[in-house]
Amino acid sequence: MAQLEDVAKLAQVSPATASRALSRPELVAQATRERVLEAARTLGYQPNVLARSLRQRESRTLGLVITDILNPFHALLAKGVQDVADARGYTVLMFNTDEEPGKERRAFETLRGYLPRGLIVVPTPATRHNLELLPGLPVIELDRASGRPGAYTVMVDNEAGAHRAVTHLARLGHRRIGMIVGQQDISTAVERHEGYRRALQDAGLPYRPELVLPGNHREADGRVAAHALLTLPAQERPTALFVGNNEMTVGAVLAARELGLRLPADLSIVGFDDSRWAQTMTPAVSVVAQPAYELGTLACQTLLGLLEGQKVPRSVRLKTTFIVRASAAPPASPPRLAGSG
Amino acid sequence: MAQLEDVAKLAQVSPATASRALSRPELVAQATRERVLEAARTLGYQPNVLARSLRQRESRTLGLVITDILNPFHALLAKGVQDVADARGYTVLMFNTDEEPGKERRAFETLRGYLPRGLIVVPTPATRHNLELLPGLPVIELDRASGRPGAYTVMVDNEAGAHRAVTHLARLGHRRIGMIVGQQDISTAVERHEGYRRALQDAGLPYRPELVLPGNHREADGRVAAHALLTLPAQERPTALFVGNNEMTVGAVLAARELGLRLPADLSIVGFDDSRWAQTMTPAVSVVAQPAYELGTLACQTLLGLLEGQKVPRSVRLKTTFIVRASAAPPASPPRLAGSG
DNA sequence: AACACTGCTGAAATCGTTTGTGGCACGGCA
DNA sequence: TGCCGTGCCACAAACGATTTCAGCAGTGTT
Repeated sequence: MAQLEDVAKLAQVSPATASRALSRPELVAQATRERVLEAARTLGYQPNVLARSLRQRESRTLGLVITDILNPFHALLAKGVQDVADARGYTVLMFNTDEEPGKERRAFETLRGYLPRGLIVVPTPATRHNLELLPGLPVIELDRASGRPGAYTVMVDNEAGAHRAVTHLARLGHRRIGMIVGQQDISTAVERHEGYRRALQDAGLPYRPELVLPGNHREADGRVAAHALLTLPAQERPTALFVGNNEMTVGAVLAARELGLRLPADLSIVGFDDSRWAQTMTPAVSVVAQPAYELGTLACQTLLGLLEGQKVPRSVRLKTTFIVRASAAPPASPPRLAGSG
Repeated sequence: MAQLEDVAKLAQVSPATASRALSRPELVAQATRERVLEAARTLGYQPNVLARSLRQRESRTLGLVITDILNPFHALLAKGVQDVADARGYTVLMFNTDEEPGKERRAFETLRGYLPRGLIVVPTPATRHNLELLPGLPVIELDRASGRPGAYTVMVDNEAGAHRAVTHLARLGHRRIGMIVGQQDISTAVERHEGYRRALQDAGLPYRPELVLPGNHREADGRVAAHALLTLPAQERPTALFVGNNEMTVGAVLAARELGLRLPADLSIVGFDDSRWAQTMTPAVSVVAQPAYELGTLACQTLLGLLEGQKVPRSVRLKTTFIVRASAAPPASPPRLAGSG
């Protein structure tokens, strides 16, 4: 492993000059510079990031902390972040927390040792507290908001997306629309919940708490919640379901299948967040699609802008897209006929 | 940010002693040790990884280079690696190359600067050459083999898996079984190809090159290959397809749908590598499932074992599991009746 | 001719750890 | 008393880069 001193020796200059030739070329005479560059090339010199960062007291490193790398949505976020960082010469240290506060804490601690210049994090309820481990570090919150005052956030317009989806169901004639909603300590879940509530209101439908069941974002949770909703007495059973995230949507669809309900004849389902299986399933499920990759790139651009002292917006909301596929249709027995005949 | 010197001062010892108290406690007197630990705790001391690694000339860092983080299979590999590394106190630097030699090269270069103790890589054809950038570094090849002599590899038994799948199709009565195979410069693709070939032979079926079409691992490739195979004249058209990886399997299924072919009545399909959509699709597609997560954990365990000087096997093959679902059935018009009546 | 200025380079300090070396104090032994 | 061994600790030198500061040569100005 060639080091700077070797390069310097070969180019017959001091290490100081060699360093300057490589990092601030305008400070050295052209002839010298060329000798150094040539020497570096022939030796295959690669700077020792550790020494450099130690001396400069900061590294060209960004932290990325996400909660579930297996979720394609998060994988896309990560790729967006990485692609931008890569293009700008930054290395990203990525950690996966599985939504566990302890893992997040450890991630922050080890991250600290690498002197990152900034952090992009998908917040959990514990993040606000754990961030005290990294005082003064520029942070961008991605996809969700931790609630820290003045935080930079890059998110999606969850409320509008949910509103659009539920309005779609209402317009199809559904009057009992259930929702499977994420844990209410996560901002996306409360915003989607709010969008649902407001859409019902705008459609002149009552908000019925018994039709709103919580789940913990995983397929299994979606399944049990859907099962519970779909086994209500016929009068109370929802004819349509709006599901708060992609994993739980799979669960809901599977629950419907298990109960022998056909989509969309017996039940309409709309999910939040698109995915491969939502497209290939029969029927393909209608969803509120999120620009996940753009979310990631934008978060990284925002962070880098911040680092360069640019003026960046504190809070960005990207638009969702509602994709109509085949999982929603008018209810089998419109309440108007059945109820108030 | 408290540093070692602060801790030392508070505990009224030299930095040297403070360091030893933290990393090799048996070398300092108990009373001193306790003072240091206490001081470190109250100051929230977190060692500077950069300085430590620089001094020790190696870091508790592992490199992980995969080719497609968006592919759930690779995401699982990554999670397996990360979980083990995490549990053993290692940090993993993960890079995504999109199968591009240039990106892999850059990944290796920046990795080098971090003085990693080892590397886990999903090899591409360029890997063998690029690895010259990291001479002397312990390397584990994951999922595929680069062909470097004496390399450590952790893979799946691709040939047996493919053999099993194709045998399944043959036993159902298929006589014209097509294959969509990955690029032949990747070891998994050639092994699966070989399994296919051998299964045909064992079933007494001829190997017909015109029924084997290559694809570049992506959905689009699977789609065009399947389209080409399925639009052959009726006599030559395969009645079953074995597809070499998960992405291309989606493509094949979509192509079949576009052509109005119903699965499994008009066409049987079996894929390699399980996935969410393979389970939820109708019909659910039969696949050769790979223990992706275990592959990742095992690779990491192997690497760590190697670093600790343990005796570890050069090459490990995990078994695949064949999962029978609903995408394969006997052919509509058995060749025996149609052909040699 | 004296001086200032510019452009370039080298010596040495520095970043925060770890670790080799040496010294002090104490106890045991001759 | 003198000597050695042991246990514990501090001093100082690394690790490999960057950066401050100062010096030197050459040019232009007065």
